[in-house]
Amino acid sequence: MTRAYHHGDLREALLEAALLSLDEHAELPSWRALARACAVSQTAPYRHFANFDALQVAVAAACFQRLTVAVRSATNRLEDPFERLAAGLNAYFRFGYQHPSWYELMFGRKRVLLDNAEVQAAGNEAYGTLVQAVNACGVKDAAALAFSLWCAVHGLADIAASGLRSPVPGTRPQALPAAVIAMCVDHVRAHARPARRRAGKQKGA
Amino acid sequence: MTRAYHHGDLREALLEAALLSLDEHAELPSWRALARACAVSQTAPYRHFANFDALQVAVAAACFQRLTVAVRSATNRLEDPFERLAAGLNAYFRFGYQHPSWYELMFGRKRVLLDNAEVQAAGNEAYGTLVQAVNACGVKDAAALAFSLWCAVHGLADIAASGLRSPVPGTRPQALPAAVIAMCVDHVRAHARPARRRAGKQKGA
DNA sequence: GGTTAGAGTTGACAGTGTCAACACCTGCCG
DNA sequence: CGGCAGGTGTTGACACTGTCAACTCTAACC
Repeated sequence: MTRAYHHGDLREALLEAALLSLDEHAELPSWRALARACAVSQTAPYRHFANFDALQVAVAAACFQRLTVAVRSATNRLEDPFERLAAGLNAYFRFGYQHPSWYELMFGRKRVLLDNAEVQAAGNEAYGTLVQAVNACGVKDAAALAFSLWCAVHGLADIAASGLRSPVPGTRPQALPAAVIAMCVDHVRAHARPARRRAGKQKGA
Repeated sequence: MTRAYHHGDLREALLEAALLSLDEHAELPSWRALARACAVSQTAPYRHFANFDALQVAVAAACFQRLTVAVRSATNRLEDPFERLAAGLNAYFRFGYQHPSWYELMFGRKRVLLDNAEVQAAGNEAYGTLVQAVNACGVKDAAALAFSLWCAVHGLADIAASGLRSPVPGTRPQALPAAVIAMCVDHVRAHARPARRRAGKQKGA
């Protein structure tokens, strides 16, 4: 087996430790703290990542992949396209809500991440699931609609990641995500092609 | 006059330099670089801010105030509530688009900012302008609607702040913000009280 | 069994935020 | 006018960071 020499698999251990620390301490750990967590010396990580930015890139890409998985597994079993859409949006929101620090890393404005092809590819795949879901609802211009929906649900996830305290006293925070998702689905429904308005519900299989 | 002793007004100079550097270098400058930019020694800023976090708080609060001003001045002269709403949302989006680094600071997930009363107050005031605008449209539950709209326009601004490259080839990025804002206004229109559906347009003053 | 190259270590560098101790300068009180 | 007080800015130092060059070790291959 090609397991590494001293540590075992330092590269994977570093990624795992980074994701864990993001969840626990709400921050990307320092290069050295990460090494410490894996019980290696400060510069050992340089054998696996060119620099700190490269680690961030790998972590962000991993997060996008997990987001894609989360959305897909939430929509897998559903047949009605509008239900699928709602479930996907909800899964997206939950991802940001449950892993705020991951989400911040993914959508932060760091050049290193924005310009990186690997992160872009992983991000595009996640975005693709949304476009497909919208498209399945039988609308004219799925791309434009998908973007608007993305804005809404990204805003929701981002705000949720900051701690979903209701900005209006008296409103239960739990009700807010549902309202946003309802807005999204309504918007798509309003743009669904009249000819096959209820395409999904009648299910031709 | 109470102008400061050695520098003139170091506190204001530090804030100004921080805002400028955010726009120019897309990053909050380091504590020391900031001092250098104001031609004082590294620890001089400590006479005006308890620490680096305190500076961030002051900068973020200033940004929220500017956002409020931007939205208000965009809606000031308009009378139709739906037009006002659209104009306000557009101004909000433009703010994020034109000052991505400010926007990132304002809505980053730093505890220091989230927990700070001054920032919260400035943020609530900005949010208040949105709630008012929605309320003026004559809807039943303005608070819930405002939140949904906020999610959409915040997502739009946040995505725009990351550089508005259209995720779908062939779509001009310029068209996207308009689509999101249209979705928002449509949503409010759909929830306007039937009794006075066109309340704004008939203007009773 | 010796060579080689990958994996991990050590020590150092400039840079950071922060602190304690010090120097200065302005404005006030006698 | 002289001296004091305290707000303002400076110096030097601390631990910490990301990064690099030079080193050592160890596992695998001929």
